[in-house]
Amino acid sequence: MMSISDEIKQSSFKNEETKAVINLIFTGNFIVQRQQAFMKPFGITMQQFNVLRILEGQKGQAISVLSITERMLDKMSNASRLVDKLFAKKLVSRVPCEKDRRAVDVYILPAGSALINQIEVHLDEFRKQISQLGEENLKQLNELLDQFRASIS
Amino acid sequence: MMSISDEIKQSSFKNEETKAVINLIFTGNFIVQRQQAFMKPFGITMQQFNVLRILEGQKGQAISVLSITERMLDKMSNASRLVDKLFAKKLVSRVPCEKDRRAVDVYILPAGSALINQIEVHLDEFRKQISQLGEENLKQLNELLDQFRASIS
DNA sequence: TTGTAATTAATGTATAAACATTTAATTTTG
DNA sequence: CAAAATTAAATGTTTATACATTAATTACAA
Repeated sequence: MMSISDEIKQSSFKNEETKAVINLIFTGNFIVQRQQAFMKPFGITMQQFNVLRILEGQKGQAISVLSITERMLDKMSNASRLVDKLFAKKLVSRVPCEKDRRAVDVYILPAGSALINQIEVHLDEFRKQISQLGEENLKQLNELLDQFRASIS
Repeated sequence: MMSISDEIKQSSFKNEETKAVINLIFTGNFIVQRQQAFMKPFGITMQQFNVLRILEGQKGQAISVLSITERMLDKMSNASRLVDKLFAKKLVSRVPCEKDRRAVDVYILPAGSALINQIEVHLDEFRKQISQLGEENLKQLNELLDQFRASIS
């Protein structure tokens, strides 16, 4: 198995914390790259997919651009422009909110739902490969990640 | 504690694999953002810092741009341009390799070593916060991350 | 040897990210 | 109520990323 040491050709780490930090960044990049490559044939990026996923999760209900931002993995990216891209692809619709005219209600269109469902099928396969890690290990991993973030913030 | 569910306001996940994937990306972003912010006052980016760290690890020995790429966390970013930035800041020197004139030998300059050591001191503090997770947990986390990547590739 | 392939680094280019700023609307406060 | 502060979304701008392409050199094979 390729340990993080092999992956970046670094024989040793100062301590276990440093190793964990680097390992987390590396593994995060690893997944993002795999998923990016995976998404490409479908003509959307991971970020756009995530916005679509959030909208799909609303089950028809509208959601503002701000709320999308709050639910995004990467808070720094510009939800407004991502919605713009999806709008250009006719995957979502955008309607000014009546209650608060500063806000914009975003809905997923049938074409968007269709695309996301199509992608999800394949994505599940991709993720099943990961199942080899085993349910118990995955639970442990999730717990450690949550703890990890808690220990910093 | 903020679990991944709270962080991205998603009440449930389809399965533990999906949760792990999202949790890993989120935690990776989390660390990168913290470290970016941390680096800012020193006038270099994380990517540039990583290249410097690789050069410092060479202990005076030269290393080619290609070798730098191999050791980088994010293989996709352009080592050539990163070295360029560090060169402009007079932190590294660049000499055409004599044995292979396609290659370029990159060395770290004293100013570069000084900067990286200055940063490392502070970075250690940042990482000590993580120690709260505990040595055993960190080891377990590192092992799970290595296994995780292995299960995909 | 001599042409072909492969390798190394640099550069070109289109898109995206990371901010800051702006505009419009709403809320709060004096 | 009016002015100031806050909020939501869009836009501007600079830098970085993700690739593809190029240019120079080296390795290899007929």
